[in-house]
Amino acid sequence: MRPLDNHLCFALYAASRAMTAGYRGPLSELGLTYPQFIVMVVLWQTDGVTVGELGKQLQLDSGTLTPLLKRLEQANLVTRQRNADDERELIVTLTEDGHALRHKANDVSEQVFCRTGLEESAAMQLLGDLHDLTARLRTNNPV
Amino acid sequence: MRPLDNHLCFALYAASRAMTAGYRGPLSELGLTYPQFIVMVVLWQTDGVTVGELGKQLQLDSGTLTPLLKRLEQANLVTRQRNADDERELIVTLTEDGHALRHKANDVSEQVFCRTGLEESAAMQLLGDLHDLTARLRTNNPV
DNA sequence: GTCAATCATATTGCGCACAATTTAATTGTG
DNA sequence: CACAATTAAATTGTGCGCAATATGATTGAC
Repeated sequence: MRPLDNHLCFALYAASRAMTAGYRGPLSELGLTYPQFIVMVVLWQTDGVTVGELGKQLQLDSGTLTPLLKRLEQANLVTRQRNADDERELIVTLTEDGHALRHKANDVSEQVFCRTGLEESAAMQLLGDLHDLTARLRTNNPV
Repeated sequence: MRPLDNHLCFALYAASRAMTAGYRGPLSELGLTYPQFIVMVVLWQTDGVTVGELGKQLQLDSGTLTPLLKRLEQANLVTRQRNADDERELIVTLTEDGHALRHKANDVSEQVFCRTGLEESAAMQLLGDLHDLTARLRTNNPV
């Protein structure tokens, strides 16, 4: 058995948590958790999406998203309404407050990115490697 | 605001969850969750450590470790006993069953690594990059 | 030696993740 | 139209992560 430091899984797990921890302080000033933040990122990119579409992009299921979205609704950042054409679907839409948070959140992203000390090119390389890895793990993992 | 795909934080978050998902099936046959597995990796490496030492290596606090270790104890994989020289400390020690699990777990690691489709050299490169990133995030994150 | 400060772990509470199940709406087939 | 199959979200239950606090043991200053 390899030592802990040689486990790629742990390197990912540790890096992901360290990154989330980096976002925690700045995001708390916006009243957001990290998972709430990435939901907002999707909405800033494509407003008015269904829970299913959010889940597809974030790889999160309704068990995670439903309560999270209810909290965003409570915070008056999104509205949740059924699609009139298909009452099974729930459409999530940004409120005015939700839109307004975009610029502050962008500052947070830049701020945390600076803390990584990465060059833009190194970050892009790492980003690509991680996307490839994620894709391969998903295809090769029997569900 | 960058799209979701340009966020390094999300690439890490997605990759880490995909990796954990890759371990889920094989580990469930050993009766372990992923966090329980990494605790066991530390113990296979250094048996008889305190909760504090585990927490230092894994960057997890007692709020996470205490219940997790109680479950490992329930599963008869570890014992938990106070240090007689300092009753504040709790020493976690592998049981016979805990030791015995090591080989099966090693197979799981190899199996999941194969699914990444990575060359050994590429994996080492990525491992190093992730360690660096984690270190930088930790130093630059005011706690 | 006493007692305040420190330290290690445990507890509590909240918000994810995810599996499994449920509920309700829609679709497809006869 | 009827109704079984499918689909989208919601619900339930378990196990993390982590902040905040509590408990109990040890240390240090006097």
